[in-house]
Amino acid sequence: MRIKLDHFDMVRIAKSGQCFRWVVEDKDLVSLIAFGKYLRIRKVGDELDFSCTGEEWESIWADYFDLPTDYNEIEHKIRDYREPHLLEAFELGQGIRILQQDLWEIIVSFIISQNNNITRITRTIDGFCERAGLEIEGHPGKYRFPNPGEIDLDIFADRTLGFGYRADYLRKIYEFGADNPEWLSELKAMDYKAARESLLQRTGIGPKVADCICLFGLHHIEAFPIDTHVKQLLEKYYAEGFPFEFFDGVAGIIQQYLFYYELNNN
DNA sequence: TCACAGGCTAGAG
DNA sequence: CTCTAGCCTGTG
Repeated sequence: MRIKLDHFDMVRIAKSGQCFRWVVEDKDLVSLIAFGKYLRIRKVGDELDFSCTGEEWESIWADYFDLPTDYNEIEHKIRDYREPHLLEAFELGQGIRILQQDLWEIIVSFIISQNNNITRITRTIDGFCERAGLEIEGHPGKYRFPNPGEIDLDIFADRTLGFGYRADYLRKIYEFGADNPEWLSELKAMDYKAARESLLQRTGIGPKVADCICLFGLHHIEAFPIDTHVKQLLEKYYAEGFPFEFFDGVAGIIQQYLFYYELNNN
C-alpha cells in the first residue's frame, strides 16, 4: 500500500512519546506493532510504503494514523496565534499526529509510564508482551499486546520485568477489565469529562495518566496531560497562563508540539 | 550517594 | 479540602 501523506513524519511520531511499540530502524524505515498486527513503513521518495493491503489500510490503519483529523486546520490555528515559542515548537514537531491507538493498550502502557523513564517503559512493555507470548501470525518473535483475560495474573509478580510498584495496579486493572468486559465500550461512548472521571476510579490512574488515556486512547484532543515536563514548560513560557480558550477543543495536539520541543530541543 | 524519571496512593492535618 | 512520604528501579 503506497500513498502520499501530508502532516506525517513517522520518525517524529515514533519519538513523540505517545507510542511505545514503534521502532525507528533507520531514517527511512519504521516498524510498529498495533492492533495485533506488525507493520512496516518505508519512505520511498515523497511517498510512504505501508506493508499492508489497501483493504487493511481502510479498515485499520487510516484511522490509527488519525487521517480523519484535519491537521491543516490545526496548523492555521497555530499560525494565527502568532506566538514565537509555539511557532518554533510547531516547526520542530511538524508531522506529528495524535494516533488513535488501542484503548486497552494505552490504559496499561500509561499506568506503566508513571514516575518512569522512556527507556524502562519501552523495555517493560516489550518484556511484558513477550512474556505473555501472544505471537503475531507470520511474524515470529513479534508479540501483540495482551487483552484482559488473556494472561495469567501471576506475571505481575515477576520483578524482573521492571513493573516496580506499578505491578499491583496492573494486576488490578487486568482483573477489573476481565470482570467488566463492557467497560471499554462504555468509556468510548462517554465524553471527555465523564471518561476522565471513570478512569480516575481505577487504582493506579491519577489525573495525568487519565488525561493521557483520554488523549491517546480515546482521541479526546481537548485533553491536556500535565506531566513534569509540561509543568516546567508552562511555567517557563506561559507564566501568565496557557491560552486554553484560543485552542479550545484541540489543546491536546498543541501540547504534543510543546512537549516534543521540550524533549528534543534542550 | 543522590536526584530524578511523562505520578499515584494513602494517611495526616 | 490540601499536602506529602513512600514507592520499584535504572541511570547519570
